[in-house]
Amino acid sequence: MNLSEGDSHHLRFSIAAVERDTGLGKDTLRVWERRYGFPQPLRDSFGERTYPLAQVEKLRIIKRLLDAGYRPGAVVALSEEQLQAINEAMFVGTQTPGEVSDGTDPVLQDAMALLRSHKIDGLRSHLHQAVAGLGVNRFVTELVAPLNAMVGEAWILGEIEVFQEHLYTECVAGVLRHAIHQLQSHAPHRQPHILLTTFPQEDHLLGLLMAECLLTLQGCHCLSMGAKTPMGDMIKAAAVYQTDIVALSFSVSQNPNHVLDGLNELRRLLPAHIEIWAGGRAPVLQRRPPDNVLVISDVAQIESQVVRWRSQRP
Amino acid sequence: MNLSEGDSHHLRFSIAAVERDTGLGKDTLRVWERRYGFPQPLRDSFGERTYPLAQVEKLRIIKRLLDAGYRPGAVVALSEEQLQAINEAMFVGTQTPGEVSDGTDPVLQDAMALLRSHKIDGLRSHLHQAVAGLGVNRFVTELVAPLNAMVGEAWILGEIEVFQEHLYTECVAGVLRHAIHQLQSHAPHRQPHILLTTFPQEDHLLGLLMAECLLTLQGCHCLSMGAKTPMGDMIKAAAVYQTDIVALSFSVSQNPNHVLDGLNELRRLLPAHIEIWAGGRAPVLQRRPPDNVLVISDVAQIESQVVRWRSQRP
DNA sequence: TTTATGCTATTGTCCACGACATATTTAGCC
DNA sequence: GGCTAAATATGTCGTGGACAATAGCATAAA
Repeated sequence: MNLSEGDSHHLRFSIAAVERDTGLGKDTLRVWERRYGFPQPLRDSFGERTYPLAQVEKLRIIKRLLDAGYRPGAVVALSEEQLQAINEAMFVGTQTPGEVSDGTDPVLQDAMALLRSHKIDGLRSHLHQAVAGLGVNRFVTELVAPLNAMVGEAWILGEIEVFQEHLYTECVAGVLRHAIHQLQSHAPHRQPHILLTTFPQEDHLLGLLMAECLLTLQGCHCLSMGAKTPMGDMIKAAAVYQTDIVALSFSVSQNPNHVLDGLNELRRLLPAHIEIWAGGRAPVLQRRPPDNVLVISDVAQIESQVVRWRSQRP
Repeated sequence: MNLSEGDSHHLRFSIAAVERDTGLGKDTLRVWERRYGFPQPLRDSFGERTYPLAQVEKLRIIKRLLDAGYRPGAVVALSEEQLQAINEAMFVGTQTPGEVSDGTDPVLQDAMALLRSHKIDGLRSHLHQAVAGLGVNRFVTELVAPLNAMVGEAWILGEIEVFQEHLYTECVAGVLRHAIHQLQSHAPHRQPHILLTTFPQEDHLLGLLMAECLLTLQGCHCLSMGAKTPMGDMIKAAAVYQTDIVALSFSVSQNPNHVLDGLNELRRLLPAHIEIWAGGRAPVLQRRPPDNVLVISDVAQIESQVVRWRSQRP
């Protein structure tokens, strides 16, 4: 049934596979088909939907536009050319957000070049060298953060393979963990106590590791639970470890409603004196920030927020 | 316990929240209600299901039993007491596996005690100390491997919470990664080149890290892609990085057929000169070992297999 | 006793379509 | 223009039915 996971053989995907690959729910996929006429999957011999690769890729582009604020009715029924045109217009639009880096930083360029040319060992030592040279703070904010964005973009544009993205993630994660370990053995542990994790749907750990790095640098006592913690266990852990802050990370592709529902639920179940910090690139955090949750839109804010927290608790 | 009217008023969960917290799909929850009469959620004013906390917790216990091999028809309709009885019966059954360690090693006992008493920092330094004292090889084979088994068993029995298992995993992973990093900077990289990863369904990384540790100790050139690599990308990566061996890890709860199908598929698509090593606790690997795939039933075999490989390739 | 084979019950996931709460846009008005 | 109210758009939930994949079991063969 769900044999076609992405093999280059048949290039057909079941609705569950498409949900996994695009982040669009099964219900949503079916209702779009009903309302907008797209996607229009073929049917296998059992009458079940099978999505050709082309439609899945188109759905990916659409998902990206939705994340950027477009509405389904405006983009789902468009042709591939029209989508591509919007995509490029948007790319131009987001190219100059006036952020720190425009991608011309040679250290960034070198890292990307190493990744593209499959020199993972070179990338690893390059990054280790950068930690030593820049210091942890600048390494995370000025190198890893923009590099993540560049890799993500290159992946969207199909310039790098999935396996390169995997290797990149492992490589950066290793360097970050090493930095955290170094910091832990040196810096004294002080307040606040911070619990770091992600919701059960969220796989990506890099954002969490970046946060842990910067928080540990500030002398915070960090406890990382890894990804995919059930909410009930976050609450139990927060109680047992007398946590002051629960920090969560959300990647771009997260379902907006799940993010908001989850955060509201967590806020309801967690004692009021425990703060919730939500970071990551999920657009919904900016667009509709939930009440009583601190949204960290940029890793650089972490430092000032720690200062703020400490000034509020004597 | 605290299931008074006032409490239960606040502790109601939507079907989406239950899916998130238990990992049971919406369709599954509805069909269980239809077939087995449990769960039996209340309805809110819009006619939508609202699950009381008690039912969510019971669902969690059931999920644990399912992961341990029980089938829904046998446990979903049972009462809380009956579930508890099964839990304890299961304990008696698995008490005498006659394995390497009977759990009396004081280092193991100390580690478990630290985990149980929520002393994660203590556990971390305990483990770091153990690496230094035992050496990497004995640390992995004699401490981490049996400790994993003990934690897994304690989790099945409900003696430790999910969040403790998460924290344990993070903690051990950190120590292992640190050890790998140390080894990488000292030992020279030689053949074989090994690619480490898991299939897309597999989340657990600990087995992979243990393998990477021991392989790096043998001077192998390891490249870890993290978990959940699509098969097509394994093949591309193996080609690009001129891999000699692809090493995969499988945890207990993996679907046996998916494991076998995946391994056969991979064997077909990979050039014959690249070996496939499959390790982990998935029982199917022992019961029906696939052709032309090397099954590593115990981490201790890794060393001799590396020796064997090197003796075959001059 | 063990190993293969076919039968049966179980179980998760899919399908269709309708309903509706909520978010967003548009229209109307000061 | 700024603000409220109606209209529209959109995701999720509900019901019930269907069925392929899986596991359990019994029977036959080695």
